[in-house]
Amino acid sequence: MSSEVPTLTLTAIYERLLEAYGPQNWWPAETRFEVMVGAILTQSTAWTNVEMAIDNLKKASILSPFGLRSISLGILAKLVYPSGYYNAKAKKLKALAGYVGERFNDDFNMMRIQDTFILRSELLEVHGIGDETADAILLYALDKPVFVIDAFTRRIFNRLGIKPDNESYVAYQKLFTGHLLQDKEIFGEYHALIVRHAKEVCNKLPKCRQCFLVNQCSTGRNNIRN
DNA sequence: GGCCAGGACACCA
DNA sequence: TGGTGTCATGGC
Repeated sequence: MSSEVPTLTLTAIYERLLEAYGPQNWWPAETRFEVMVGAILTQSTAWTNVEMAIDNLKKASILSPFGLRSISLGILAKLVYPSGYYNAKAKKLKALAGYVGERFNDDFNMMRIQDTFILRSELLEVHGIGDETADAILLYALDKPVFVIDAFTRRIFNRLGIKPDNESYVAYQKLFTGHLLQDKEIFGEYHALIVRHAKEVCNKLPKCRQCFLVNQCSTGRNNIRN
């Protein structure tokens, strides 16, 4: 925990967010693999763009590990074009599909029962999968109780004066997992609520100043010029 | 027309 | 090991 003792505990903040916005029911997807694909496509990209790309993959009937392995890199890039970084993301999707096939024979039940730590290590070896994407896959696609740390989380909790001494990804993650019930439902909902709160309040200057967490918000907005 | 969005990688000092 | 540039579209 931060050297400063936070006025609001992490659980209390979660309860306030849940009360304000209600359950977010993440991740919006029909299959585990769709969650994984979405986790890659949404890297530094608005979800509305990701939806268009996923819709293209569905219409082309290739939203499966086998489907992504079967299609050419060039065509795949065109299909994910709306999500931006389309050449890079096409390669990443190929890498993901290759890993799932080689390691688990496209069997997500097999994948799901693997040890979380080992699975995370393997995911990080896959091209295009970093800490955040690996944890999003573990949590939302594979039901593993891991907490996803993103830029919103760092920004919001820094303002609240809650941050680990070591501001690495893992340090932030330990901060949350160490102060919350080890429940995948809570972890999944909390991360979704943080994103919702960032979109609705933190990214809009007037609303930010009237935020229901404002009493604990030490610095105000730091990503929009006054 | 500029800024931002549910990051990760390659390269360099 | 840490900092910086690159990848890129769509909505506001």
